[in-house]
Amino acid sequence: MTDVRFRLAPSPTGFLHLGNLRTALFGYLLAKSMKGKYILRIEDTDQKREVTGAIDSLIDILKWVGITFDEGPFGSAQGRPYIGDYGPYIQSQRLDIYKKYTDELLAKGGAYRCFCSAERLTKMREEQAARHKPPRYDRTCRNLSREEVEARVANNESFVIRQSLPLSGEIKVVDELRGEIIFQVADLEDQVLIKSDGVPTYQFASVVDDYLMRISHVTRGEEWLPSFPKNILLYQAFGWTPPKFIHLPLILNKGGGKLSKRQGDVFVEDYKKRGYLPEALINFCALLGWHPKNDKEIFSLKELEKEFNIDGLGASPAIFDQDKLDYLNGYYIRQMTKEKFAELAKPYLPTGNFNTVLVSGALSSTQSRIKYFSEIPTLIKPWFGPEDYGVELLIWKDLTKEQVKVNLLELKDKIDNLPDFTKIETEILNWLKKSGKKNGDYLWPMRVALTGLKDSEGPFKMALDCGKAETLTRITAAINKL
RNA sequence: GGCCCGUUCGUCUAACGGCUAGGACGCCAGGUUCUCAUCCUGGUAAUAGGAGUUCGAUUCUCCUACGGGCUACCA
Repeated sequence: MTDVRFRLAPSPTGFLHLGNLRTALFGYLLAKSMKGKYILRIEDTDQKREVTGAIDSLIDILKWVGITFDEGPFGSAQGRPYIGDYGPYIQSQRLDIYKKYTDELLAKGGAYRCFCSAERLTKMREEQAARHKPPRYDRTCRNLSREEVEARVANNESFVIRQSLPLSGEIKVVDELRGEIIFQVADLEDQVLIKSDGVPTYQFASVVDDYLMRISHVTRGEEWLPSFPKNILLYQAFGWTPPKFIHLPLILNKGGGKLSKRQGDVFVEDYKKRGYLPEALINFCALLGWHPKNDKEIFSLKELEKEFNIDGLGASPAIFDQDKLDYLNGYYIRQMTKEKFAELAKPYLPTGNFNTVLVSGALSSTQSRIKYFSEIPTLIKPWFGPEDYGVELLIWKDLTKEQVKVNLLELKDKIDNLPDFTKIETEILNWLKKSGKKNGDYLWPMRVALTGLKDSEGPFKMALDCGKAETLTRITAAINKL
């Protein structure tokens, strides 16, 4: 029985994308639910696209959402320390390892040196396209004699190393979600394994590393399905048993098509900044392509670790639904304790010395109204003073201006003479009831006077938060408008 | 163009070949001391099309359509 080992292999080309988060999460959950290990490996074989600081931000954001690794690099110290027996876990630190396996393949005849220039290749592809042929390397260098190869290497000619694929036949591969898929080998290209600068391509490095790191299950995005047969052929060339492959369906934009920056926020960092909770992000991603045995929809990471299973995975792509994410985030916000909410809301509060009663009053009211934290600043504004409003807003249904004025004057007098201001709600309600007045005739103008808004928190809560003096001030201001 | 994958309410999805096709988000309506939000109740809405296999197809097979991915010395 081989050990269960999953891996996440991101390339440090920027922030973590929502799609990558989903891939990261599924690998993690599958590993946990199968009591296996989860390994982080950084695939930085494309130095041109590498973004400085990306490794750090990747590690940080993964930690923030709660995804942890049993092996892999950690921290941001010089040289990148790591945990695990199969390191280093950063591919740029494994170049000598790849060299060894390239030599082995070359010796076995599973690969060959290709001296074709970039110019020749583009020209070749243009011609193929013009003749409506699929663009494919024409294998010019595949049959070079050993003498010629040696001479050109000795002559310092630049070359890449390509995989020698069989020329015909079919290759059957098995994806755990889709079953057997058959490809014609003739449709495949002798892909580049080692670039001219000696750095391996993803296709080579990931196969070698998955083998060396004893990965038992590869989870990756569906966009890798076309190169799947080439990967298997590489395993075969080395004589290695391939791991199981699980190609996760893609996450699509609203309009369909791969999730992209142009359509709005796609990075986990963006959502973090806007005040989304890791719990909500995790719960949301888990439901994108996975379904539990029952109809439960709210899951914590811990619960997912237990209940996640490969049987619940689907193979069809999912469109990213902002509404559902918002719902989930709002749900988690409402579930949390007042204390936790206040703590998390801090960064969104105005700085300076504010009346703490006012602030906590404002917060207690926003908790049931926001979907994400960055909504807080605009929502709490009424507590610090009513919004500018037109007189018409004070008028409830078919009351006249004069009636509203009279009502507010009565209300003001009543509030001013309240024996106990903290009992304002029951006192006013009783008074309205006893004197046969309609609630709306008084409460609507009162609330508008306090908030300046059409839609807002109720009048009594506002009055209590503001205090007696401020309440009377705001009502007086409203009366003066009428 | 070629190759590959996919297709159940608008969206995420459920349904060992057998039920009025279920749940959630959204939307709509009603209720909860004025509005909004929360909360509760109810409603709306789907098997892409066509053949075939079968007593019976959402489910299996084929074709078509549509959607998506890949087609680099990028991952």
